[in-house]
This record gives sequence, structure tokens and C-alpha cells, in this order.
Amino acid sequence: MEPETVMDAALELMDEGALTMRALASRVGLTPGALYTYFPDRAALVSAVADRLLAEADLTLLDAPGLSPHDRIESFALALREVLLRHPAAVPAILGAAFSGPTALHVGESLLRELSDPRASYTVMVYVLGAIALEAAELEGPPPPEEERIALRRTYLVVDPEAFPLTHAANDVIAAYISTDQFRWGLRRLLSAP
Amino acid sequence: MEPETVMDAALELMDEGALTMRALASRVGLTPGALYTYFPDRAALVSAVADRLLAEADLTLLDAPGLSPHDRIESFALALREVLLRHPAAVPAILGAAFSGPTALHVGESLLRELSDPRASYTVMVYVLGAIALEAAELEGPPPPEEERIALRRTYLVVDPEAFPLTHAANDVIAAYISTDQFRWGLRRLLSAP
DNA sequence: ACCTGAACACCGTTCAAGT
DNA sequence: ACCTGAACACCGTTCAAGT
Repeated sequence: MEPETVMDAALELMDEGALTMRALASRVGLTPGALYTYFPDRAALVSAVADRLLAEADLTLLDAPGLSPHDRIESFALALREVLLRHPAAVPAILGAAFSGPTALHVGESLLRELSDPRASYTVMVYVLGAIALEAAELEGPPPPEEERIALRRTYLVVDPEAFPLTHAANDVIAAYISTDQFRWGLRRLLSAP
Repeated sequence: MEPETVMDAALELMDEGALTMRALASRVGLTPGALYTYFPDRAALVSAVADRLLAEADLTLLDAPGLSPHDRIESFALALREVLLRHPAAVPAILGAAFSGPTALHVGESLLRELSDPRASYTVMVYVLGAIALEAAELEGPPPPEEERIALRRTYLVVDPEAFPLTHAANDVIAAYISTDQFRWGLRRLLSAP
């Protein structure tokens, strides 16, 4: 059996919020102990899944000809966000393995090519991963449509207007914090810094 | 026994990388089952610890008189980073409870007071929490001195110069990605956006 | 190398019963 | 309300033994 088969099943189980070595073994038709032939332990398996997931975003967007560096970064960031939000339970693992994995290295190198100052490219990584992590944190599984999610937040996030007047007044904008528009707005703001 | 006693012991155990309900019970001199009088389940306990930890950063920095809005945000962000990096294992829980907790609500309100556009205040939150999360992800317990950590990264992060020339060339800056200077640099860049 | 069966040393949570 | 003792239904990981 290919390790990829095991990793795909592991991602499925993460999406269902129930990744255990035993459940994974049963899903791929093995005994729990047999999994340790493929990965030394659970943590290694999760790291491998995280790197595989990272590679699902189209890395070539970062080298797309005919686009400005900022547009390349924006289109890749949007693609990455889309991939990762479909698997919110895997996002913490991505944060953990953000630097170590081979795919992350590739992304880092491309990012350095687009921005002259390495400090700026790290700032972009921090923003992109931070935004995705905050959005993922409030998802249980694959996300419902964005409009639905925003509408839910609008009713969910009501606060005491006396104690938190500004938060109360900004309710609609705050509900849309998890929107693609807000994500793009923040990224552009960061990229437009002098 | 006060719930705070239980929460403090829980944070201790998180720092040691070994928070279990059984270990917690034994540390505070109770039976595992007795903990469920204080918190409905493990997740609720962790959320409560996260909020308590968030409150350890000096919230009054966000209202300090005589400082510009940007300086208030910077000093609070630095204080928050210091508190959270002392407890890296608790940071994922902070990300998860970033919006729900009562203390987070207070921080959000203050941030809205400092910046005219709510979208900008969210962008700052994303950056600050993202940077802290990435730094925390590579810590096992309370962090060694910064210089030591950077020096370790400098030798740790060596890559193939042929495959990743820009990453190789920027090694020193990349090693310092987890520095206070880099954190401040990115934050200022974000705040200086037009 | 890959896999099974069985075990070891743990988990979180529940619940009758006591105070 | 708070706590104990004991149980239930799980975990990850190891390892002799088989192929």
C-alpha cells in the first residue's frame, strides 16, 4: 500500500474530526500496529499530511508570468486560503510545520523572489497564515458558503452596546472579518506599505 | 477550592507539555471526577485558561495617555507577545478562543478605539496573533533567551544553496524571523500602510 | 518489509454513593 | 455543592511471531 493512500485517509478523518491511529487503520484495512511501518508515530503522519496539503495549492501562481509580484502573491495567497479552509482541522498542523516541510521551503523561496526584503516576505507569511488560522479556528469541518457564514456571525456576535459601543457599532464589519474581501483588503494593505 | 487554583495548575501542566485531567487532579489533590464540578469538560477548562492568560497582558497599555495610537498598539502587542511566548503550549487555545472570550472582547474594543477602520484593527490582530502562533509553534516550553534561539536557528535552517539560493542568501535574516525586532518591524510596516 | 494479535500504559468522562 | 471509587469506552505505541 502507498503511503499516500494512508495520508489521504488520515486527512479524511481529520476533516471528520476523528483522526485516531485505530480509526485510520480500520479505514485503510490494516491493524493499528501496521501503520508504524509507514510513519514512525502519529505526529510524523500529521506533519506529512500537512505538507501534502500545502502542496495542493498551485505553487506556480507564485511564478506566473505577466503578473506583478503583488498580484502573484495575492493569487497564491487566495488559492492557499481556499485549500486550507476546506480542511480546517489540518491548519494547526500547517502552522506547526510551516518552516520545516519541503513544500514550505519552496513557497518561501518563491516569496523571497517576489519581495526584495526578506522581512517583508515573512510579514506576508505571518499575515496569510494568521488569517487562515483564525478563520479555521471557528470551523468544525469544511465551511458553508461565505455569505451564510457571515450572516451567522452577524447574529452570533452581538455584544452589550453599553459595555462595548465600538464593537457593537462595527458589528457588520466584524461579521465579515472571515470574508475573502477582508482577507484581500488586509493583504493589499500590507503589500502597499511603503 | 477556587477555580483559579485549578486553572493555574492546568497552565503549569500545559507548560510541561502534559496536561491531562488525571495529572491535573493529582496536582491539586483531587480525584479526576471532581474536576467536572469546576469545568464541564477539558475543552472548557482550556478555554478558561486561555482567557485568563490573555488577561495577564497589561490591557491598560491600550489606553495609555500621552502615547499615539500606534505606540499604544505596539506596546500592548509587545506585552502580549511576551506573556504568550512564556506559555507556548497555550497559544493554540488562544487562537481558538480569540473571539469568544470576555478579555478578547475588551482588547477588541480598545483596538477599535485606536484605529478608525475596523478592517485595519482586524488586520493588526491577525498579524500579532499569527506571529505569536508561528513563534510558539517551534517552542516546547518557556523560551531560551532570544539571542540563543536565533543562533540555534542560524545553524538549524541551512538549506541547499543550489535549490534554494535566495533562502540560502537570507539565512541570517530568516534566523531572526522569531526576533522582537522582526516582530516590531512587521507591525510598524502594517501600521504605516497608507 | 509488511502485517497480525495481543498486550501495556495510558486517556476523558460518567455516575452511584457518600458528606 | 463537592468529592470518592470504580467503571466504561476509548487512546498511542510496542513487540513477538508470522509471511
